Amino acid sequence: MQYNSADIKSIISYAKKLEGKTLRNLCGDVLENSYSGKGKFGQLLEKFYFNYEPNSVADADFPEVGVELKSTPLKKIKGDKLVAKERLVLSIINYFEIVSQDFDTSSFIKKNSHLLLIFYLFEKDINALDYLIKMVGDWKIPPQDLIIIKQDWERIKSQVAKGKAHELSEGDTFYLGACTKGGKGGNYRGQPESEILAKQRAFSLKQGYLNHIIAVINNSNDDYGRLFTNTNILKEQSIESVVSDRFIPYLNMSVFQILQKVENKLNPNAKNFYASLTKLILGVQDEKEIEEFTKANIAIKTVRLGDGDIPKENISFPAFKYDELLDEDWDESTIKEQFEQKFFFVFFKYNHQNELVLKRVKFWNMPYNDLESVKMVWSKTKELVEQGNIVKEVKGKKRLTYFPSTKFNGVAHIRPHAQNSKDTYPLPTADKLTGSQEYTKHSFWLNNKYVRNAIYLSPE
DNA sequence: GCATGATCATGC
DNA sequence: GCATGATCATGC
Repeated sequence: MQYNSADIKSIISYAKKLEGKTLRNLCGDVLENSYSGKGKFGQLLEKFYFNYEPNSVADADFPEVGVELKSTPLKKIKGDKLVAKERLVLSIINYFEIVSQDFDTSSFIKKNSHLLLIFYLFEKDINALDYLIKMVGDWKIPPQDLIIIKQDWERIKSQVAKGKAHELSEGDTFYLGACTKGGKGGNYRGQPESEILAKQRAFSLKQGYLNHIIAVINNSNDDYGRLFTNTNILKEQSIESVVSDRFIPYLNMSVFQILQKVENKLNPNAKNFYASLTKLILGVQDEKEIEEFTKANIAIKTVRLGDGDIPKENISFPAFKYDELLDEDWDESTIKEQFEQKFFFVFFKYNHQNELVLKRVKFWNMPYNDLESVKMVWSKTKELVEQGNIVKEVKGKKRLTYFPSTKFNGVAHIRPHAQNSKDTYPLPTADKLTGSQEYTKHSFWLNNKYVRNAIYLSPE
């Protein structure tokens, strides 16, 4: 044994030797064929570097010191910056056990409160033995985050206790998510208060939270502005209600009046005007990110309401790539991720002077049944792309498509989202009618009437 | 007036 | 140069 498994310092210094190396560098050509798939790197690491058999017991991986070993991929984004490639998946949620547990003594806390994190750079089509290990971090959940994670855990527990384990969603919570886990078509389990089978889920740290951990490890976390200098308030109140309370003094004020009140000269024509205004009201400096929002992967959406409280526009999402659509399963899809996340909506409405007036703010995430409707839009679109069955009719400059429109179901639809009609992505199957190998970029949109009925008008 | 296709503006 | 959030334009 090259480290003392009863001594935390020994474990960490042994782990630190991984930095800048690959497993092949350190362990040589091992019997790598014994493992495969997504968890391969982690299994190789445990067996050949730390010399213990990969397991799925309830105890932490180093039980004597209560440390859990986790490896997780990084990816490069613009400017060669390294960020988390995905959420960090922790232990499976046992629906039967969680309902009778207390957070402080829960199996979640026992296993996951102290993590030894191994970050490696993921590269497609490369053997897991050759991933470059970039960072090793020792992470204990800090008290101010633990308060929020506890609220998240309680929320997951109460859903299960209500017999709604099958309706759990990652968007329900802030830092700690309940993510699906287990293969194509999903892995289903029973739950204590309902006959309905629920997808197997695991606790996970949101991608945004993991990026925060990375920033702390690298001492580069000064781009954040915090909502709470003192998180004790969260012992009595949810984040949602604290944030909503901060908007109360500004409700029914016009944008102009709000700017006067916060004594700021933001340019109302700037693209990020509403995002900046939101930060000002929340007391976060304009150039900083809202720490709690970033860590929780919360997307801010501002909506302008017209007559009848109907949003002036549908809400767009990023354009999707046609080939990616075919590659992905629903549970791992970009589209599901985008619709499942938590949103913070800021609603403005035009008054008689044609000024925008702040009417309401709301945290929201899509209910399970509606996410199923988005899935139907997704499968229909995927089917059409697969068949090359996109263009219905060419009418002068306009082309009508078979893509699901606003009438397909009440939730979401597909529309163009491009610079112009010549701004395209390649098609995996050439279009039957036009023979074209590429097509104008399209994206998913949330129907404006759905936004009114399901979000703006719905009670807290 | 609404649904749907097309495009703009900004920032990285 | 492109991704993204936002908005315009047209025809039924």
